[in-house]
Amino acid sequence: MRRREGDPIICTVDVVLLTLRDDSLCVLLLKRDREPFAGALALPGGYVRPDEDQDAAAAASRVLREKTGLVSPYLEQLATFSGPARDPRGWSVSVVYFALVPSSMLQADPPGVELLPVARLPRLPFDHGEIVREAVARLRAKSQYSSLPVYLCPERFTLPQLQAVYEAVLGEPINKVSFRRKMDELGMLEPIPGELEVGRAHRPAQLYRLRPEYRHALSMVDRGINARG
Amino acid sequence: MRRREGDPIICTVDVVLLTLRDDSLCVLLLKRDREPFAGALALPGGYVRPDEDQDAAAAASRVLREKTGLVSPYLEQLATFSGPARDPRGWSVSVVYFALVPSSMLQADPPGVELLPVARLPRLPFDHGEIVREAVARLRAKSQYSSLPVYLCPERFTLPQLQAVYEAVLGEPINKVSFRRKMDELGMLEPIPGELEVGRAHRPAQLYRLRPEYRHALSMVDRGINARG
DNA sequence: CGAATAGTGTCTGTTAGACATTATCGA
DNA sequence: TCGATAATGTCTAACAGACACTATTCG
Repeated sequence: MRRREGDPIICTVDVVLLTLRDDSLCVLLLKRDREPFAGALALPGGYVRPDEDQDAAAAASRVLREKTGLVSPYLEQLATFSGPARDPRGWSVSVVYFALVPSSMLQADPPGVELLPVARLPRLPFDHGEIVREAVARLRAKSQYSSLPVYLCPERFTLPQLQAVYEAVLGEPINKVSFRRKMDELGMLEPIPGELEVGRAHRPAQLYRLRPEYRHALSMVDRGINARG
Repeated sequence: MRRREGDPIICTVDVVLLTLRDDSLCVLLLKRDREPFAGALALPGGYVRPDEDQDAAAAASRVLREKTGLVSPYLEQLATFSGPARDPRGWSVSVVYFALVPSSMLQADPPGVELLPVARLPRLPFDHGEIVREAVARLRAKSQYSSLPVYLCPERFTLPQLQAVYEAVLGEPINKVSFRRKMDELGMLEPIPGELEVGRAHRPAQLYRLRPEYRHALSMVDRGINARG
């Protein structure tokens, strides 16, 4: 299985799908059904198909759909990983995307799908461990100053729920008053008229949703969601 | 020259080298000496060579060195561009890196090398126009909160020089006092003992250099170099 | 009514930016 | 001495975060 001169470069895509499960950030892994690393848990990935895919993003979207049935509302290019050693089949290039989905999209996991907390991952095949670390770092960095974590929420959510999501992602508490001020500044949320979260033994919370124009665009602030001195 | 089924994916790297010339941000372009687009100005780029390159970053570094003789002190992966139409030779994947160098490194341009201001670029072949726009956007975004622009400075520089570089990159004036406070907070600069910029008809400015530990690492602040309300 | 959490008003310490002042060179 | 710019001190307005207070539901 070693590379010989003249072998073509292996061209693949991989997807790091992140979601929140029980307040902890989890990554979607699949049990590999073929070599190399058959039986091991790894990121969903596959070959780019030039006859089928319009670009690498389309390939990533297709691979995710074929292997998990999921269509992610958010898919961003993370980075490209390459080299002779990361895949035992030979010199490879993998364009990696990261996806964010609300946990409600993962109620019925397809067979072979696992959600593992990123805080305590087993050793992963290929360079998938490093890839997941980079994806989590990117999510944390962007969450400091953007609305990215909204994609981890269901369509309708309350501000306390959204704040809990930010806190789970960033791993630190956020000041309630500042958080609400920032969300207000970002201007991407709208209250759903008359809709309140009911059934809890306290004052009901207003339900919000993303304004349509922010459905597929991020909103940024200058100084961070949780600015510190 | 059209793609046929079964053709391998074309795997290349391109480099966006940015520098400051006369206070304006410029990109390095080369006159292409072969088809496609022979004679046109384009980003330095070339095929990944699996037998030679340890990864795509090494390929980018090699391509830049072979085509311009330059070794950039800063080389960061920008993004990967792919699809059937961006290269007339067929379905291609290009891993793009961006480099920052001080203008002093570009005194004697090799033949065929051009430095053009990014503000008024001609139409570029492939998708190189879009690639340059993304590189400039990345530089501007990172300059808001990091020490990235110091790579555009020579080894020894004064704080007013560095501020002028930030202002040229960001395209807006910066408050002098705030700028110096931020540079102090970043803690990445050290005054060169006893070295002052001489020969100007005013009080001489202290010369600074990057602390060794920041030679190849960025320094970040929470709230931005030029935080605004 | 009490427990619990949502949502808001207010105060305070910190920070960024404006402005003024001093310092140090060449001409 | 003057012009020019470096470098720094000080004041103020804006902002983040702490705290307290009110609002509204269920049991």
